Amino acid sequence: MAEPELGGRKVAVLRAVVEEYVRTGEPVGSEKIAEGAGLGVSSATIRNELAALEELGYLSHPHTSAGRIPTDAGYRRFVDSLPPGGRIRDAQRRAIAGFFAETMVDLEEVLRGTTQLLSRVTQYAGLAVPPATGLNEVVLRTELMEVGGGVLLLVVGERGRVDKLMIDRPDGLDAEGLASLERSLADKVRGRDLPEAQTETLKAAAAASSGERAILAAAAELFGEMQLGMGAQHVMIGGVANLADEAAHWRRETVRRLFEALEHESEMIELLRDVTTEDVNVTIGAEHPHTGEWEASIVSAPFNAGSTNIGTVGVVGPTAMDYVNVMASVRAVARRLSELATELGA
Amino acid sequence: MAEPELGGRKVAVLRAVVEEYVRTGEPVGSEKIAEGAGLGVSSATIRNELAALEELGYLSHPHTSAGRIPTDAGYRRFVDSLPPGGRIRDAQRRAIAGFFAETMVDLEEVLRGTTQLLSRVTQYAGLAVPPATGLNEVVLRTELMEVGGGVLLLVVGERGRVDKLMIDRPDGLDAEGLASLERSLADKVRGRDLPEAQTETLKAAAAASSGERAILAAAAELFGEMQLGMGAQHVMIGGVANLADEAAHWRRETVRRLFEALEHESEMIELLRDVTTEDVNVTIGAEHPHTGEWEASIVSAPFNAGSTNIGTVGVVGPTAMDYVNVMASVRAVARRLSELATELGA
DNA sequence: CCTAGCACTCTCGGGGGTAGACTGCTAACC
DNA sequence: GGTTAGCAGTCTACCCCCGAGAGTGCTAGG
Repeated sequence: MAEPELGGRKVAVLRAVVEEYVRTGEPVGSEKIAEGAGLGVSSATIRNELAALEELGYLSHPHTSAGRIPTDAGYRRFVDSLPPGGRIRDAQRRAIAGFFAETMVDLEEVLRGTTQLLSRVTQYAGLAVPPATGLNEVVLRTELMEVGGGVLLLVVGERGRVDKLMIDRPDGLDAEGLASLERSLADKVRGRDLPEAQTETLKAAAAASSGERAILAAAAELFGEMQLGMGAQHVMIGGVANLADEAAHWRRETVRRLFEALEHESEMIELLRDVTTEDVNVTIGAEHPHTGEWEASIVSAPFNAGSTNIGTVGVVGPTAMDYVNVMASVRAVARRLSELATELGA
Repeated sequence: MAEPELGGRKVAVLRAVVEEYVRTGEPVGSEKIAEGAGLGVSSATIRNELAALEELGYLSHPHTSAGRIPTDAGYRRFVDSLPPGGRIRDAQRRAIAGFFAETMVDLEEVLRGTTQLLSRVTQYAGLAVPPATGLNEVVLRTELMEVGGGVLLLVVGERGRVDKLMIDRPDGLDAEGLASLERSLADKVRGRDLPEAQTETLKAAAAASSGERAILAAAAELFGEMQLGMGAQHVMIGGVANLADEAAHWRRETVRRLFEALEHESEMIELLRDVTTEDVNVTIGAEHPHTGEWEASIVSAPFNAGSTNIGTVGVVGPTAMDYVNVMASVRAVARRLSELATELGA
């Protein structure tokens, strides 16, 4: 269903409610808005507007004699009404600029720092996901070596990414055989992208002797995992302590669920992968089952190397979040990351 | 100062208070102990004992008409009075056995699972630290390759551990030079343990041209970090959500500090490294500045490969922790890990 | 050394009453 | 018609009070 057209003043009132509520954490009354948000009307008029906004589902009432609180739909409306590409505050701008002024080479490390940066700048928790797909990663080198009781497979990607996998030592494969297998594997996959590497390896596995087959199958699996960005890759999280503060306002069970999810990476990945736009993406409370369960919102933005999306950064916080600040910060960070990644990847 | 000798009954009373308080979370009165903990004495006698224990600093009083609560010193005394090598409960024993029955090859993965296992079994958060020192790790292979805009240094240890480091590309070093540097580095360090590798590399750096020197210096640093177990290694944490539940009883600022520390790995490493005994080690609240600040306790135990210590596992929880269960679980897990690591490392 | 008994202390929880915060409505006004 | 002032109505949050209950410490007697 299409969004109902709102009078300009309704939008202004909604905005005032959201901003005030986020700032103070307390229900907002008509009086406060009338005096605060320079619309030249009396509190009685505001009351009419508030009643209408509540009717539309954008606001709610904890009880008769309390002020209004935005609903999830209200936050959504608020966010959508924001001017595109809003301004970032000076303090955050400087913090972000400062962070990216340091020289860094390893993208993994940069992202780890980014989560801390975002949490510091927004007061919520920062998130980062490395490449959603490794489709464009090219295999630079593969190594196969005996280690301890097994065989260690090492794959180095063109961008400095290293993935490893331990494989049980198959019977009937001596050092000689291992070395020759290493050479033939390297010949097959070097310089290829991950899907190619995977199919090549599978093909080779089908034709190989049983001892070699186990190893090649495992290798193919690793290439597959690398594509999915799983395995060694994970969601990085920084500044959880900020959420612990926030936790006082949440219901108990809610907090537990949120922290469990933060630990269980696949759920987070799912949420952060849902990025459709090229710009900042906001998921508010009940808009997604997960965030609904946590009474939380997620603001995220993809970043690119050249023109291909290689990852996502974001922030989790309460639905009563300072969206303006968070969106601007996430956008700024994603932009800087894109510059950096493009430079690194070039 | 030496611990004062306690009558056997005092110990029994202290134990009863601790157990009851941990179980219920509420101050314990003399009546409850008199009837509960089959000492054949009246509550009046217990009251005398309680007063004495309080005098000694093992118990405290929230207010006049409340029961007693153990102090940190009380928990310590309780723990020290425990019979060595206590019994583990059946449920936990089975859970642990089940976990180690799965076949696993990569120690890193095992440890990650271990943190989850410990948190599940104890209801607190599980910790694991890979090798505290890599003194006995032997360098199996080194690789030096161009990646993106820099140079990637890769070191593979004999036990399957892989460390990497990105280095800025020094001027005046072409692909040729890099390849020869790689060969000479490999010759110098292969088969050596980490301290040797570090000194050899430093020696080579001193004698090398300026371009090579930067890389060799970085390599030496990496060997150093590997010894300290820092760099790529980190503390693994599982089951933080369990602490979030506990958090309701804690002061606000306390929770924040704890979560911050969990994120900042160096603090945790410091705590887990302090393991002096070969058996389970317990740090209770104010016994250490960190745990004091969090009003938390840590139970940890080292595990070995052969006869050398290669890491630590543990649990963080409130000082009012079920020490008996936690200690038994941590001990059991450490023992299993030692078996596994010995097998893998052999 | 132990125990029964008792006076004393302090918290916790419920009841009741009030101040205050908002609302919603109505009637007048522009 | 939209806007406003005014006002009655409603509901919460808070304070105070009080009594029940829990648990102690002490004393006197076994």
